[in-house]
Amino acid sequence: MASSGAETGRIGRPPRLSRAAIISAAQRILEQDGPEGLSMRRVAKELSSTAMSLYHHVRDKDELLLLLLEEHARRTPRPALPEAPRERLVATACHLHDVLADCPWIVEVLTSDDLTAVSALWMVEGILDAAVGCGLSPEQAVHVYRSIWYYTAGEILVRAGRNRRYAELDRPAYRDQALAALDPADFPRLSALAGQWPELTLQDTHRQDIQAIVDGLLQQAGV
Amino acid sequence: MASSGAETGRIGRPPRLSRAAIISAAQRILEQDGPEGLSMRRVAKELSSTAMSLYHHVRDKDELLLLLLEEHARRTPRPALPEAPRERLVATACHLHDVLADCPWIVEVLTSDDLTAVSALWMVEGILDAAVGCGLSPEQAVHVYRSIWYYTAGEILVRAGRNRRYAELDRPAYRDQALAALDPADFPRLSALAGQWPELTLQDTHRQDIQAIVDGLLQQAGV
DNA sequence: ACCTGAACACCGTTCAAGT
DNA sequence: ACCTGAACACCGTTCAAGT
Repeated sequence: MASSGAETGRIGRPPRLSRAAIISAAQRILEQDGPEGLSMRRVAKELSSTAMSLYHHVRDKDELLLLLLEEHARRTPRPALPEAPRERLVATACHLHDVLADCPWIVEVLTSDDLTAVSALWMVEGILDAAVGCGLSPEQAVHVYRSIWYYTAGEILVRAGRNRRYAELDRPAYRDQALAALDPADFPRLSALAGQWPELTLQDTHRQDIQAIVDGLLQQAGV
Repeated sequence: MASSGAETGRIGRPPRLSRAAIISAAQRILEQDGPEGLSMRRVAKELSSTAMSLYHHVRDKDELLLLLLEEHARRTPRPALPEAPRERLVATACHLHDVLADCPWIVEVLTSDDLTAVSALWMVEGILDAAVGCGLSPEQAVHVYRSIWYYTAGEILVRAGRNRRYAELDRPAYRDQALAALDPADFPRLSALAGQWPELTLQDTHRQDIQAIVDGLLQQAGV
């Protein structure tokens, strides 16, 4: 047969770039330089191309980030989940957390739309279904999902911010200054904890927290 | 007496800019153009000055944002709080949420450090104290505070993102496309809810959610 | 001490032109 | 159809020079 362009029935110059190539270039950059390093210009350079050529394959940077999340979710294996709806609800929510916590670059996408990536939607479906399985109405189930989502997004975003800050060693932390200057008479609890604060805030309690949210909301709903 | 420069015992050119002037210029910009409009260059222009002159009064943009939060928290009146520790815990956490929700520009600060602004720390102290009043150890109290903080930060950040997105009317929402294309056989819950999704996610349930977190965590702690 | 202009090292995106 | 260079309209921040 003829060239690949003819095969697909298209005319004109055959593409040198592709969505797949762009995504894997972006992944390479994320691995090497982290999320701060990811720019359209940088991706183009990685492909020995120009920033503008990318716009023929992705609508904008947001779409590129969404595609990256899509890939990440697709690659992450689905865990075995418990049968009982209440345990399944918590387990799915924890898995959702873990999938996202695994890629700190996701931070920018988290607040844009609530988890649009199609390959991640089975988790949303799973949480809703388990919540209904617990005896909630569909509307109540959405409420539970949304609360879990807010907590999860916050946990990951705040943690990522904390890590970014610790990475910049040169800048003296505002918080340490502020906590040290506090009058123990006005802030007895904070002052007593000042020393342990960093280690206490680094602890990962997301499983317990999600359990607490689920327990609390199910109790409110009276099921 | 002599000039204000001599009065303060300093020498050299008297300052034309000041922290206070910079802060109020920034507030004006936030009111008019929102958080996207706030840049060092824009603040300088508002003061008929150059971006660089600002750096004599604030260390960097982060410090400026912190000063803005400080001001906002100072201006917000402290509410009357219930005596009973459990109710006080929830009420203080809700107030914390409301203070921050009141200024969407805060978003950028939220993830940097956990609420360093001194004039906002009484809320952290209040939450810790109420948690201890419920019978928790100081360490457990920090856990409760941190969980509330994650939820609150997430709620505000995701909401702010949603509003930003709705403001850009021209861009077709990826989510609506994605939800519409779902196979109802694979995603029965999501498909059934697709139509109501926007209105359901706009509901504000933060009071119930915070109550649920508190209830759930206190129950876990066995108090 | 305080302010300035110019420069550095970036962004995402649009547009008209090339092949 | 696909890719390009140049340009637009921005960023935060540093640095050497001015008053």
